[in-house]
Amino acid sequence: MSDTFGQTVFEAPGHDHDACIRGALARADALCAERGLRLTAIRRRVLELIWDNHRPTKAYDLLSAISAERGNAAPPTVYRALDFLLEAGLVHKIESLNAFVGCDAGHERGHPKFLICRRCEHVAEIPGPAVDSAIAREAERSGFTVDHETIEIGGICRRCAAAD
Amino acid sequence: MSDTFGQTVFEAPGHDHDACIRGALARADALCAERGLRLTAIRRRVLELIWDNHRPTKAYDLLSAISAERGNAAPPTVYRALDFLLEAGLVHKIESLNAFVGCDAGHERGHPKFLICRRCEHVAEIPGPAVDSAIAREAERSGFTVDHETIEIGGICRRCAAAD
DNA sequence: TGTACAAATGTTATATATTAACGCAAAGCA
DNA sequence: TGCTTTGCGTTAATATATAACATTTGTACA
Ligand SMILES: [Zn+2]
Ligand SMILES: [Zn+2]
Ligand SMILES: [Zn+2]
Ligand SMILES: [Zn+2]
Repeated sequence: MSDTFGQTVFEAPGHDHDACIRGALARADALCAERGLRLTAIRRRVLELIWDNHRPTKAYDLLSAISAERGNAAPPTVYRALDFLLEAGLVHKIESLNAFVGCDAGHERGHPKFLICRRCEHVAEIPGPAVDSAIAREAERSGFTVDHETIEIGGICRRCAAAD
Repeated sequence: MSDTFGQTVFEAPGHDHDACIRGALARADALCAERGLRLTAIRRRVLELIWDNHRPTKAYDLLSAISAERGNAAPPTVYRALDFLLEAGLVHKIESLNAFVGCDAGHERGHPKFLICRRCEHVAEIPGPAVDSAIAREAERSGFTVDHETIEIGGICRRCAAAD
């Protein structure tokens, strides 16, 4: 489970990614149990594939993987699983990449906001209400009622900058 | 030309849209002349079609229009014009809609940020540095260097809210 | 003015992304 | 058990975007 404050928005150097995936799936199991949602085999496997790394995953890469495993899989197979996972808040779509990332933030009140490193392609969510608040203030000036935010910040993460 | 402050981020009631388009094209002509860029007939026409209203325009709608006018036009015709216009900063892509809008903001220092009404589909740019600053602060906490922002806020504009 | 090079466009084909529609099967419920 | 909902398999279509190569147009310069 990632920290939500400080310097470890991106994974820390000693990141135990196996545990990271297990945690994400456990949280998904718990959340679905709690809400009476059915995390079926396909849906769970798609979620696991998305958590395979911290990079955005493309629908057709998921399709290839699922197809290789099960023999039969078509676009609807993966898009339906994605719809479910998006609806449940277990994954997010990165619009600027047409790709999907796992969500570990549990941002009930806020909207997801991403930092995306264009070198290593890792993605992290921006925590906290500061950005949402700034946007809310600007929207209010125009009498605009916000109900969805797509915020995807591209750049270079600390580790990639250090690796020059 | 839209105001960049106050309540007229979206077009005001008396908005003279013919003048609005003429202004946008005149600014494009001037900018291209100044930078030695070639605003060819196709590019200029695509820009004009995009400015036809304040809604995001889809590439294939542009293609239909161009194709109807000239007889010959294929996807590269319009995508190449869009590449040029994007590069020149004359239009922006709305990633969450796969569509394009004209830019009138001239935000040299900042990044484009959009309010998108899901009822009337009109789009306005959020002016000023407040949102960028909030994002810069959050990025800095993670040691992240920002070089691009995709900020697309969906909701209901004042006029649509008033028209209930 | 003619030629040489680069930029822009035409053209065909393909890659990538997403959804529609329909029928069957499994799961949940009375 | 029978009924109903939900999920899934399958086929096809639609939507979005790019690759590759030929041809034309514009521009610079001998
Ligand atoms: Zn991890
Ligand atoms: Zn990085
Ligand atoms: Zn206008
Ligand atoms: Zn509106």
